[in-house]
Amino acid sequence: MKDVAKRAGVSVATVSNVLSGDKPVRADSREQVMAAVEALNYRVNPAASYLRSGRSKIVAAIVPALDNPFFPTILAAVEAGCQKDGYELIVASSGNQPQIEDARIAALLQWKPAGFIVIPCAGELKARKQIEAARIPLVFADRSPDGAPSDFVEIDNVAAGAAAARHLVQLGHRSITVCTPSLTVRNLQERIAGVAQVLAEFGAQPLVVETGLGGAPELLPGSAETQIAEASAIIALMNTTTLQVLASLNRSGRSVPHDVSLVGFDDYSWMPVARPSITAVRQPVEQIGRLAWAQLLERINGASGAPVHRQLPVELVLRNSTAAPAAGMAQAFGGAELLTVGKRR
Amino acid sequence: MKDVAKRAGVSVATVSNVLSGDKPVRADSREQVMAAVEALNYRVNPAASYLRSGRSKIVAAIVPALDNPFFPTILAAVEAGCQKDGYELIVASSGNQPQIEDARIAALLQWKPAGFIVIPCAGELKARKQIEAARIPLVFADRSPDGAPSDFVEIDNVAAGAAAARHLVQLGHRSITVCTPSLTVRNLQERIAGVAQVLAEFGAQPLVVETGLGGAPELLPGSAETQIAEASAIIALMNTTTLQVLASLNRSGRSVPHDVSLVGFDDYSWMPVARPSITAVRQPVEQIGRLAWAQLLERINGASGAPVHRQLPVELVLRNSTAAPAAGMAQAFGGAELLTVGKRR
DNA sequence: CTGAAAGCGCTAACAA
DNA sequence: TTGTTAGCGCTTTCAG
Repeated sequence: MKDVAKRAGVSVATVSNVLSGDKPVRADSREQVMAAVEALNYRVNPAASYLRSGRSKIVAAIVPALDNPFFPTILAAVEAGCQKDGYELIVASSGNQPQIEDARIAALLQWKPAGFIVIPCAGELKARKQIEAARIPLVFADRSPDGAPSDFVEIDNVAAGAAAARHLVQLGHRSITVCTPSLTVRNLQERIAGVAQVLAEFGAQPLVVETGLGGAPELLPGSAETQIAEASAIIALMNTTTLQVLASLNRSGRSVPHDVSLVGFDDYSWMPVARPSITAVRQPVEQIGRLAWAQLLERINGASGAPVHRQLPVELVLRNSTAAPAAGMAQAFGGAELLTVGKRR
Repeated sequence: MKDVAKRAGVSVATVSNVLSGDKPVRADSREQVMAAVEALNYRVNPAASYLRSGRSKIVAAIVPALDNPFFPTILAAVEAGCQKDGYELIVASSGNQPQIEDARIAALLQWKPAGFIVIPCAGELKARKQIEAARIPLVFADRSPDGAPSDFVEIDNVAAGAAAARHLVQLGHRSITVCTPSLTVRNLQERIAGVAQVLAEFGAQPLVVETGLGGAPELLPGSAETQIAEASAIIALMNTTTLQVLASLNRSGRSVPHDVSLVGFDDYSWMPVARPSITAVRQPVEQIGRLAWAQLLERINGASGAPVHRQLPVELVLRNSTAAPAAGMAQAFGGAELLTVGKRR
């Protein structure tokens, strides 16, 4: 910077002012500086800048996993925002372990990021206090931990669960099995509540099966395997769960939607292509990330005020994995696929 | 740090020595320091540390996209390595645009990361010179740009293409259509070469169709759409391409594997669950990331020597999307699904 | 083995 | 509008 100043015939302070744009600088000084910057191919050292000013142009994000495409898709939108607004994005994965989550946040905190985007892996988030104590803007995406509200972007989980359930109920199902990777995550609890709400109108309640977060679709607890095999209608609460259920159904030789109807969560590009294609609740994943970034940026720029809680609507995409219960007469002839192919899509 | 020093009754230099572990410190001094660190809940400021030492504990990664699960899966392994070895990971996406790629790398360079992991989006990588000029360790993963070799972890692309082709040839196919998202990426070129090699033995050559990197499987150039509809055996060179092809095949009403055989690339969890399940080349994605990190860490720790080029083997996972050509007598009766279900898997 | 002191590159007061 | 200067928190000589 000293070299730039010398070459431009100004002081380092002026160079700084030109580069930061904070203070007014005479047009010709600015030009001199810019020319020198260009000639010397100079770039400010962001670490030194942060050290002095206390403000860094980095944003930290922590997600439960990077090998589940749902989270990186959110990050893709956040990263695009960062790129647009001149921030760098540090990414950490908690691996669905609260301990690691806390440790990672503590480590990220040392960099005093301008903001935090957190997709917590469980209801309790101890490290939250530390982020707040450091007065670093914080936005939760997809899920929020227990405790006082913060800025938070999610979908309307109750409505999402209810939509899936209502669809099945309208087809004639009264007995619904809900498969969830975990019972400790709030958004999943709410989806279950949505299902329960709808079933309650008929004096019924969902059977909830915990299938685990583990990646491999081959491994399911024995009880889950049985319960899935005995279900006549299933709502899978996460993308990975949908796959687990499908694999389990294959193992037990149950046919979709003839023997069992299936509603998936998260609309992935393979779902329309699967046979039968999968009816699913489509989340606006990219939008979650975009809005989370927008909200964080506002806070970084000093917006104060009450926590903002955005709940985005979901769409139920009707495809061919759901049908009336097998007991119904409509099913007596013809495969399920034939039955629905023309009707939907 | 001054506070810690005071509380421990030593100088800041000693605190630094304890914390960095670089220089020997008497055991009791060390204990005093650690106690003070604990009591004050002190953490070193990594930016200040870097500013002084010129060494930062951050690693930068740039990938073509974050909304294609292939790249985040590699990043997941890299992130795990970073976490284990005490580095933070800055992630950037080039969005498959060489211009942005260069700009992002230039920006990341300002942080003087300890190392770079790059998955380039095209053959030319201008910014490579800058990374090398800054003497920052650099490892390419999945693909390498044109030019002098560097540390590089990839699969054996020629063998992968050949394996897919050989499988189809053994089933009796001689006419093979290769669908590739792009022609400018080296690893895809090599896969095509692998296919061509095998076909050459029979005096044939593949028909290569460029389907584009765009996300939406609905949109394909008209010519591609036609060529896919007319194919009898298709090799799709990327995960997204597999989906594009499947969607296109659906539109044209072609049945897999009865009318057309399909070999996919990248073995995703939905492939076994699709109907028919998809025969695919399985890449050791997680291993690519793990080895890339291992290699980078060695360089960060000062390893010198010739560029290391690792080529990992792939597996061809046989499922039900491939069969003998429809002209064959074996196909005369029975649906494709029935025909193969029992044989494979 | 330990301490004193210089200074990494920058920004923010303050003075001009 | 600009320049001078102090110092952000740390690591690294260099003496002791």
